[in-house]
Amino acid sequence: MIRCKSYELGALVEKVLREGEEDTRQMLTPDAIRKSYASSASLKQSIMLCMRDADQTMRIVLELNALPLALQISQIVGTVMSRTLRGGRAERIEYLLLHAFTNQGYVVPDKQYGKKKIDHSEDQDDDQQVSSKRKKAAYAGGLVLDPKKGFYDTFILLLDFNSLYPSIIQEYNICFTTVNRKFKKDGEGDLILPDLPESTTLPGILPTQIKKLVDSRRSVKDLLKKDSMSEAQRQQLNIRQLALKLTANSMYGCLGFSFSRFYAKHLAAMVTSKGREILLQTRDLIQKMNLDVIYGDTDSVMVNTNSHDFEEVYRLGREIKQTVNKMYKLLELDIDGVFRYMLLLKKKKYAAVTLEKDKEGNMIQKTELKGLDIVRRDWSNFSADAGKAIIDIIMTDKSEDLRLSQIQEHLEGLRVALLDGKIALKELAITKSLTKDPSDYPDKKALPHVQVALRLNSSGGKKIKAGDTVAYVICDDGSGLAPTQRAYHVDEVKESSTLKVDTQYYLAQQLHPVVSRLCDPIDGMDSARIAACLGLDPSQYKSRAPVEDQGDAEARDEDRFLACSPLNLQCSCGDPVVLDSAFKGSGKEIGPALLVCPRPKSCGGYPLGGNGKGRIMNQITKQLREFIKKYYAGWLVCEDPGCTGRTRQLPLQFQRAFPVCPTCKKAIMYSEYSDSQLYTQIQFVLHLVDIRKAQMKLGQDELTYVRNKMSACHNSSTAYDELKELVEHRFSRSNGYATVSLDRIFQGLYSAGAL
DNA sequence: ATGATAGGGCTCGATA
DNA sequence: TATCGAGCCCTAT
Repeated sequence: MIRCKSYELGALVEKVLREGEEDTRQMLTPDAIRKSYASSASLKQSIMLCMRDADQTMRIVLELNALPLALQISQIVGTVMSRTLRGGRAERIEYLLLHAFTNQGYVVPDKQYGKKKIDHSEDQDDDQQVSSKRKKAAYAGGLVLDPKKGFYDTFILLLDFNSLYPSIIQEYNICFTTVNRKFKKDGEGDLILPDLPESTTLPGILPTQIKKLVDSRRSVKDLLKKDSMSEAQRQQLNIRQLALKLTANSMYGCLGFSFSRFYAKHLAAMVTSKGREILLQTRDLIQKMNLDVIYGDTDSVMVNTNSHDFEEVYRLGREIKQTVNKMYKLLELDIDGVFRYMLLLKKKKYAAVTLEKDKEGNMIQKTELKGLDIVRRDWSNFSADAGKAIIDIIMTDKSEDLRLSQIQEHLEGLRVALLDGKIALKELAITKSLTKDPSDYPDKKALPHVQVALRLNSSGGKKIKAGDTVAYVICDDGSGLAPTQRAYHVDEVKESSTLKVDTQYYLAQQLHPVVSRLCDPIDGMDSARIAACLGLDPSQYKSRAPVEDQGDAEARDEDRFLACSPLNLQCSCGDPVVLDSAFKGSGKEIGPALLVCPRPKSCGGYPLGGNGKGRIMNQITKQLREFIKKYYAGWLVCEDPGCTGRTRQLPLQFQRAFPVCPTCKKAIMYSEYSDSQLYTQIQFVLHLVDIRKAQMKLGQDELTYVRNKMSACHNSSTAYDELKELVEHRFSRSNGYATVSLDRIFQGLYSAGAL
């Protein structure tokens, strides 16, 4: 119901009831209770504390409206309130579906009790890993577009789909009753999704239930718009509308939940796959309007409008909205906001200043922070506040120089404050939660929060367990150990006279990385300069992290791919096509190779023409498999060109890490088709189909011709994107396998003395 | 016990 | 000594 740094009662009281306790909350520890029996005064004190806790607990529950919400949810899904409060979300959806299916006369799946692993022979799940590590994802989820990183001071438009996943389930009628449950894997073990139901199929149970929830919510919201209502009624309805939304939104998650009674991986995978498709399609549509999509995550896109006119930006937004929404019956893209400034750092990491008009027409600015270190509780408040201040300096129209000097000044100020001991201990605390009981961690030594928890459990009265949070400070304890070995609980530091805050750590490990990530796109504020402001040795930070220098990578492509094989494809007329570059033709005739007829005398078609997408995908898949197969055939050839030695049997004689040729018995042998050859080959194929990347190397005129060709061919950019996705997917696999190359095996055997 | 996956960033130890 | 993967935590959607 709420998000907190810590869920101890004291923290909740502060956060929910807003009753500050000047951070000296008296705690009722087991130890204290025992001792308090010594006198009536202290016993009374314990009783008062106990009553205080009970009272606060109840007031928090009241303040959060937890009970009315649980009541509404129970009514909606048809279960009892005690279960709603106690059980998880999966159980609520389970009851909703049980009611829906039995009403229609269906037989529902049996409930599985106990944790006994049921035999999944017919369910094609991979083995549920017993090991403690986090489960690997069972199917692909939402798509995150590559961000165009940087600082933007032009208006950015944020659009997103209203409750995407529930809408997809309705739009495509995805249900247990409408989609074939049998699904296969291809040769590589990837899921092949079953087909979508025909458009004539009657709506299934799942879409119908979601529609009911969405419709009820709409009518509740309509009711809320009317004025004739008491505050109490209004609140009641608001809670009901929230419960309806929560229920609709959690249906997708329960489809993918492996212990759910209604587990349906194929449906969950289908929903996310449609989601990815929709996001790509939306991006393409907007790009075709000649607009710049700078980022997008799962159900949203951000567009750089290059404008400073609020009304114009909204007009543009409505235009985009209209264009996109034409594509769907139900799905709805909406304007979610306008950014005045934006600092886009990474996927899921950005800061923005939003611009909004209030009822009186005044512009209101708000800062929004997503994913940055600043919003995470595993960074100290000290670094978070520093980061916030830096963002406030960056996100303005100040001149570059002013920005730089203000940042510098601020950092120097922080450094002085820290060294002078002006920063409160609380500000330096790093908070982490325990996912296991502290003693259950395999390598406790490496994890500071675990060490602190263990020490407190063994000495102090506390019993820290799984789910609890630990706040610690890195101290200088004179031990000279690694910083992770010098973590102490805030209370330990307070009581000790020898423990001192490790200011170097806070400068170098807490301030520097946070600030330098934020300043990355700002010219003139590099890592070394920030280090200098903080009094650290700038030379340590000189070399910036290997920046992906696109220019360089592109320039090398040509030579790199010299030895690669082209792809053999078929045109829509059936003629063979040799694909060896991303574009065909020159000047006015230039176009994406798959959109141009290869023959001097045009056959009138082109490779991706007609239903070419499927054919091309198959052909590419087939050839990629050939390359991979060639690699795994594992032929060894003799290094000496004069010798005919060629074998698949690993010779037993070695010279250093290489086998000696059994034919000439002199030269060594190497792989006929090495892992790096395979790697380059697949990169080449990727290069052929990654039309967006290829376009970046074109001149302005050529780019225009290519763009025209693409928009003339229906759906061609989507087709290209799918091809790219296909190859990338294959790429990541073969790359993973190739990690264990034959050469490495030789070397391993050799160094183990086996040869 | 029991909503999902995607992604960044830190630490440590194994490996080249 | 640099690089990579595993484990951990927390966040975005």
